[in-house]
Amino acid sequence: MQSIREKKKKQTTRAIMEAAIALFSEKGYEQTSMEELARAAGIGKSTIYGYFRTKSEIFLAFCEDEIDFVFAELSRRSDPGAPLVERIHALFMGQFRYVTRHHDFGRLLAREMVFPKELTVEKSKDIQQRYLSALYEILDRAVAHGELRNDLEPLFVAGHFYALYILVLSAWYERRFETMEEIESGLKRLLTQAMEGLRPHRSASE
Amino acid sequence: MQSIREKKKKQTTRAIMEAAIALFSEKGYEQTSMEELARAAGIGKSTIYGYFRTKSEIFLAFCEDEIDFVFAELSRRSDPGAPLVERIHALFMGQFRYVTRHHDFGRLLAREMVFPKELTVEKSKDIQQRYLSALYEILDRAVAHGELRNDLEPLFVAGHFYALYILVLSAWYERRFETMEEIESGLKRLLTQAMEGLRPHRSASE
DNA sequence: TTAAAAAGTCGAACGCGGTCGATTTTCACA
DNA sequence: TGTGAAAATCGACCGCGTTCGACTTTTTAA
Repeated sequence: MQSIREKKKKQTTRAIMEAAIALFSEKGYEQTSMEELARAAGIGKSTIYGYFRTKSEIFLAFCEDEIDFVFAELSRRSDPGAPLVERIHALFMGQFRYVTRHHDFGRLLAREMVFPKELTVEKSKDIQQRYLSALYEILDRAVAHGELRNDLEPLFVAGHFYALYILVLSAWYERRFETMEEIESGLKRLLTQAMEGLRPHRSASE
Repeated sequence: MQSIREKKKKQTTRAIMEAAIALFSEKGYEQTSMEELARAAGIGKSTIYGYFRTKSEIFLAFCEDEIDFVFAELSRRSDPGAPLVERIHALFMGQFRYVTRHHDFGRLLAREMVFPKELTVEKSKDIQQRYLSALYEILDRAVAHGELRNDLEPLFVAGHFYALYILVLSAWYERRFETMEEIESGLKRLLTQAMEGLRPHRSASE
């Protein structure tokens, strides 16, 4: 049986996370102060620091839950028979729609995931692993169906696609894309480019 | 002739930038407080806010100078006759070596450039334009030499390569790469992948 | 020349994330 | 069951970026 300490610890962690979910969702991450968060969780401000090292660590824990949910939803709706580019397109667009629902939320998450601080490297890799796993599953099937080269390192292929997603996300935050249609067609174009290669084809000429 | 106000304005802007260059270079961005910066520039702390809206705006102005210098250096040493992948590799590795010289400096810059805040979108696009221009020059020549498809939008090709650079930079901050050799070979592998395409070649079979 | 408007300046203060140190609660063990 | 060690808690506090409001300097226009 677990000790009093362990029970309380779990209880308080839950209280903090629930307060975070409520407040971050309602008024946003940056608009929520640690003071408020603590009050909502029914503890003192500095007590939080016994559970999380920084505010952004709480944010990432919050994101982990949300993102799990989105991935589950996406994988439920994903069509394993669809062509590779379409499956990846659907995966990334699902994520995109989700993280950009609240403008600042997506930026913060993307920042921590792509260029994490020392303290958040671990969590960031954890979350990134969700992306990689989702991609691996798709890529495996694509290799089996002869849609994808089998002489490449899976990590580099997954990374390649992931990089294009990040590019589109970045372009959105830089307002290079305005509408969802632009996003969709831009992403599709990049994915197709990656598949076909940038080198001229020597189909007819050679 | 310019008014007293305009002269003073220029003078103070210069003073702030010089203080920023000195202090950021010496002790780093985060270790330099606005208080110090103001003292070094010989003005009051809140006066700075008449010249820059935020601390990170000063940082980006500082970066702009530095990055210009690095690009100039790189373009001076660049060999216009080298193969496309090698030229791009050299360009990105030069940037990489520079921005990761100070660990946190690179992360901050990359964060602001890839996922800028509202206030820094403009500056971020300005700096990104340097990358695009440098790439365009290389890509133009590659198209002329038949190394690169000419049926693609240049922005998307440049973006594609840029995305792979960001990926490598990100992987470095996530400690997926440890040594400079890993970085170099990783980047090269990704660039080659992009050139060749991820789809199986139907050279012999079809 | 002058006086009202506009722009620039800066000390004081605010709100925030995070730390410290004294106090209380829990644990391990006799 | 008692006791010293370890862990948890929280109010007070720190340093920071940024804002405010009163004051000074410069411009504009009659």
